[in-house]
Amino acid sequence: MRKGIPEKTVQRLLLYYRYLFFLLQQGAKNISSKSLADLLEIKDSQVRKDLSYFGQLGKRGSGYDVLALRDKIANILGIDKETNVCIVGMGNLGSALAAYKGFLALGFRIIAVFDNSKQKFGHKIKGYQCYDINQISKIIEENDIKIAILTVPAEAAQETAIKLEKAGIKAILNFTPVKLSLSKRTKISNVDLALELKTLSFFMGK
Amino acid sequence: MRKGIPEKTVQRLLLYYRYLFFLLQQGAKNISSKSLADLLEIKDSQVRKDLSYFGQLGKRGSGYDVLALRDKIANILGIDKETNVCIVGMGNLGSALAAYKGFLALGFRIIAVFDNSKQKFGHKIKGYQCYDINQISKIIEENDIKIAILTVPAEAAQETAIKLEKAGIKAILNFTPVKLSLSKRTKISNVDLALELKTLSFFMGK
DNA sequence: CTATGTGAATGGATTCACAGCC
DNA sequence: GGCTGTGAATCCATTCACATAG
Repeated sequence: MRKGIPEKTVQRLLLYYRYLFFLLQQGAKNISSKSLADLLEIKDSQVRKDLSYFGQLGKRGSGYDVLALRDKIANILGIDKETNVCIVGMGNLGSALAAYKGFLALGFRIIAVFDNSKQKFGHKIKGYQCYDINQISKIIEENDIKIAILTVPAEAAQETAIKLEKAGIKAILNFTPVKLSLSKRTKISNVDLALELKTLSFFMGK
Repeated sequence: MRKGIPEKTVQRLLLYYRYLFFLLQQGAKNISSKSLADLLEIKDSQVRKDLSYFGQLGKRGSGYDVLALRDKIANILGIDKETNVCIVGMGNLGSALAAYKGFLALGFRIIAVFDNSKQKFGHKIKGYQCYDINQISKIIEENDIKIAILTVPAEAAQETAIKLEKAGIKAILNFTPVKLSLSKRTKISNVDLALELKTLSFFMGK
């Protein structure tokens, strides 16, 4: 059931989830692929194709059951269970992400935040106890953390990533503009803020 | 020369730029598509194809001139001239982005930051004077701002986006999880932090 | 008659492979 | 010989179109 799902499909699944969540609050019972597609400005066939990876979830003639589909997607994406994460690098961006509420709604729980500065560890940042990065092995093991959000300065990115991998982290959301070199085992996603802005400005007005 | 450049190509161009910048500091004079590709863990043919959109930039037998190529890319991407931007929504994320240094290196200049809270405007945030969002038309006109970074709470996203468009903003980097509905004229890029984290966790260990 | 599910067709981006130039 | 530039081939995602089910 979960072999070879395209990344784009997974991303759209989450967008569907958000709309279904909203539609359910509005009291909607059923929705067609066409209505859902229109809300997202995509094609209805795209919605059906995406959902078809996970079985026959709709009813011909009437569409999809809003509640059942929302719960099915929540289950596919693992929104229905908690996933522990940590944030590494408590600068401006790391602190902002620690306070970001959007993660919580998807089942993520920030368990620990790390920095390398004596000024910061020991203290609370945005309500989280800040730990010494060198304590990471112990803390991620105690708390079953597999995912790290990396927001250290660029110069420290590669060395910190190695520490994370050694400590047992399996996936890194990398906010630094550095291409991390790690073993294939560790999954990396890059969020390159400056790149996004530059791409936008390149295509502006085109 | 700039018709139909794929978005992916533009993004890689920036990655090439960063490496070329670094290589130049190292004193490198020439580089082959293969060496550049290896640094980024992509195929050499990809590098050549990307660059070929912009003319014949290399020399057969010896590769690309590092300085010339870096400057060519800087020119293509507009890194060689300043682009004014504003940030709208001075919560945690907006404030962090105001302090983010990565934008500056690509020629972006944060000119103004906006909020809707009386507590904030009039005061300085991360060194920037914070203005009332309702002043935006005046300020973006005075300062030739075409690009806005949108970091307001989700509930305020759509209404704020409309204000931005009315004020003359041509491109929005949208950090809210809301699908903005604006005219086709306004270019929108979405950075969906929770979506990135969810996608990463879905594919973790696969 | 309505709307899904899905093979087939299309479209876009990546990779191959090689002719052409240094 | 080494490396670019680029059509052709391949791969992957999107869209079409229709047989099928409610």
